[in-house]
Amino acid sequence: MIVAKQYLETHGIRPSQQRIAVMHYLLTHRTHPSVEEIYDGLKGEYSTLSKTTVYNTLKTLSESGAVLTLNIAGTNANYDGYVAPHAHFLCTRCGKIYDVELAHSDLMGKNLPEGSQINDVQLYYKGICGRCSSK
Amino acid sequence: MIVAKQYLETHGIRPSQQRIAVMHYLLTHRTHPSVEEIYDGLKGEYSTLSKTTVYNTLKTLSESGAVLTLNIAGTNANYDGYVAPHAHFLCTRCGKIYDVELAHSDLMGKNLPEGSQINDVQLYYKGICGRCSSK
DNA sequence: AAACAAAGTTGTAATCATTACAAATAATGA
DNA sequence: TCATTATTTGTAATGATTACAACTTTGTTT
Repeated sequence: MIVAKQYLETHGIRPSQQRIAVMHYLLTHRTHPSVEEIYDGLKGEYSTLSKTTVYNTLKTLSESGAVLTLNIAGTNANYDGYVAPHAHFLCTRCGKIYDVELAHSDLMGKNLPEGSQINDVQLYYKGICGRCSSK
Repeated sequence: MIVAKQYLETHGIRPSQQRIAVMHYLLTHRTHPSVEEIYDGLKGEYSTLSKTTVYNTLKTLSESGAVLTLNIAGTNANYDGYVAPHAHFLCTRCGKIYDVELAHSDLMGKNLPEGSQINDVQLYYKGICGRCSSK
């Protein structure tokens, strides 16, 4: 929790109870959870927590670069507290999202539109994971 | 239209009027339109067209690999009739989606999960395009 | 510490994209 | 033609996300 708090401060986000809780959840659950999963995971401990707060918090965190918003699933967003450059693999059978490490510069130096400024890069793979295909 | 029809047949999709119309729309509008835009663009010519049909058709086309489904925008899906490997750039100010050409093999040979099988790769860039940032 | 202002949280009610479904229509094959 | 199957259509649900206004907490000024 102390780590989460410092993490927020580093990113210039005021560390409220709820924000610390959400950030801590993401730092300790490397499963790319949805809003629903984060909310369900925290509501036991923080009985007054509102789902709207989880939405608000994740928006704040994402805009400050403290977390990543993944739109890999199509139906809903997933969140990642690990923000170093890496790709993601979605198993379309079990729904799990795996991290995929990248060689440095893998996402750089493309033919981007003239004069554009890049704020975010996402590389998504979709398919069937080993566990699922061996069943 | 004849091209769209052949295109569908190549992909093993029965070429109904509606499917030809949607495919043709995508082949002649390289703007990565949403369902809404495709529907609005076609309903004049095909007065009985239903939005559900556009959804159904795009699902069919996407599953056969005849079109690409882009989840870059987060709020809604966008569709691309150009299916050769390439990346996309979303300007978060004007909402336009640009094609970004890739060097061959840019998306290959990563540290994917053991034994996994990849069906789809999407590389998304987000930022401000040149036109918008020069205003 | 009291009073005030600003920021954050909460619950409820909208909104919007997408899917479910069942009836109607069109295409296909015997 | 008749029967079977695929496709289309409109409407009604679903589900994720946002809008909003009341409430609470935090921070600041005196």
